[in-house]
Amino acid sequence: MDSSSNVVAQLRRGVLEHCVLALTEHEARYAYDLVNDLAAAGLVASEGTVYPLLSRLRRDGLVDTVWRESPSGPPRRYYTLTPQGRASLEAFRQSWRGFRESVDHIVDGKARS
Amino acid sequence: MDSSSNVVAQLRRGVLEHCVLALTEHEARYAYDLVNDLAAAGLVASEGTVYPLLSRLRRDGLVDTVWRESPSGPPRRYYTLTPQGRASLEAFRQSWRGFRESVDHIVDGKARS
DNA sequence: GCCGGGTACCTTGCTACGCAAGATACCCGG
DNA sequence: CCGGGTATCTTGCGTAGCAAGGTACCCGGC
Repeated sequence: MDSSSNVVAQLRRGVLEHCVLALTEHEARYAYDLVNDLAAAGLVASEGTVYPLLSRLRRDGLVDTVWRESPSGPPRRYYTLTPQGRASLEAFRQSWRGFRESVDHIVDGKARS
Repeated sequence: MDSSSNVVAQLRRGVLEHCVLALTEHEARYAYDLVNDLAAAGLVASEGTVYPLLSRLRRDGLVDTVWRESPSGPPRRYYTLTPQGRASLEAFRQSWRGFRESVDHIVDGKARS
């Protein structure tokens, strides 16, 4: 019943998900903007990935949203972390380190005790 | 046509795949054994993940296989890297570094210039 | 006036992955 | 002869990522 094992299991899946949470940690962000950041980092290919992801986060109560006017263009939906989202992000930070080190270890050929 | 971009795109998907390649780099391995290593590293949950993965690798010409007797139990199918598999692993090592740093950067809140 | 392109939202349909569960079979010891 | 460890592989489910398409706002150029 290692509570972190589930997180690790989802890690391969949910890296992107938690990157989004991290990006919204300190300020409200909107999707189009997030896509640009994630694309610049090479982590995402298209909007078709991010919008459904944000819907899931909202459905699961990890983010809240508000509509705001845009200075130029249609209104934007801004995303902010809920306490639950914050907790999830914190758990991810722990799991990510373990995951990263496992992959480093294996890929660098230091496995096989 | 950045040839590495495709690898990065598949990275979220294929971490496990390339971990398997890395594990077979220096010696022939069999699936049951690989599952144990990967499970110990927290990277995989069950055999149902690894066997189809190995089939894919074989189908795509990244590994070769041979059957060998087991000292105790049914015969084992051993996997070894092909030159193509070796190249794929090498490409992954590059991509993994970039990916890892992107995630680190975002998760540690150093994004948003 | 309208038309194209940037901004911004979201959905649909496809492919494929990870996993739990189950099937099969070898070998050994009790 | 039967259960458990070793070892292979398959089936079926849920769901993620992506390309592509759809809608609509706003602005500047023609």
